[in-house]
Amino acid sequence: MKESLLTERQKEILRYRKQGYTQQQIADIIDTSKANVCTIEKAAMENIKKAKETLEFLYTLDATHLCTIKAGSDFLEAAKEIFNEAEKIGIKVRYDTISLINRMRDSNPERFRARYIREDIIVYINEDGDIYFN
Amino acid sequence: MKESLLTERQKEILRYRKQGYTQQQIADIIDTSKANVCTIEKAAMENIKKAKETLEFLYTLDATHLCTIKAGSDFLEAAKEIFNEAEKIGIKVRYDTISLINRMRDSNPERFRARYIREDIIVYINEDGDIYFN
DNA sequence: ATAAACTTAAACACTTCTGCTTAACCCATT
DNA sequence: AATGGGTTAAGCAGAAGTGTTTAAGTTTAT
Repeated sequence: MKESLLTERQKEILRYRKQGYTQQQIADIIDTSKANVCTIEKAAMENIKKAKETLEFLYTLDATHLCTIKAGSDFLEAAKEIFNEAEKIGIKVRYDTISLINRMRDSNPERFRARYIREDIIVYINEDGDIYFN
Repeated sequence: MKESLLTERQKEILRYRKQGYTQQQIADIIDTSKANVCTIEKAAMENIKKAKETLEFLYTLDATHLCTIKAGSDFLEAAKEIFNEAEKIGIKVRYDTISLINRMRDSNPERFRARYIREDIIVYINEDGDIYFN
């Protein structure tokens, strides 16, 4: 059993990239094609995404569904809704409006367009008032 | 490409477990053997561990090696060493002694025995003074 | 418009993971 | 000593991931 999702090859390439090498330069160093470097880098990033989503799932295991933000809402509305729903079930949200919106955006930047939400977002809350998005 | 490391089967079992069911009860519900439930649960936990280690690697990509804590040290010594080494390279550690020790223990509980460290721990620091362990 | 950097797709051999069964085992409680 | 909860190991078929190549396609900057 490997200890990380990333293979040695993938880590190697991420390290070189971090150092600023281009895919072509890396291809020369490790003696393969740049297409291959690209593929491996892409696989690495997919693995990183998977890892994040796996841990997200763990959070939602602890948490309960709070509400679902409908596509098309703007995020101030969304934040308001979250605070309301949390109040209904008697839990105090651990974030102020600004941090909440930041967390929302960080959790899945592609789902935002300016201040609008493009896809439904499922919102979870745990006993401590931590909020998670899916 | 799956979006999470965990399969549906694995998530299903983690959910039931969270609700307090025994492996036997789950086996009955999903119509399989308890040995199988055990195996799947174990696989799920290994996947979660992998996910954590994958993200740990990302942190260490940003960070530089600070020092290695030798097996056998106690953790007050370890904390002192970390502060010293960080000072040498002119970075202020973002944690006080207590939080640092907590983070150290949380990062890999099996490596601790009372206040002693059982295996070498590689310590990384980034520009912001965040500390990571391996 | 040219070149450099990067992405994509199809195909391939190989390796690893997944869920499952069976059968045995450990460790508390009773 | 029996019961209930949990773990382990070997083995298997099917699914999914890995690194490669080749060849064609974008993007981006000069």
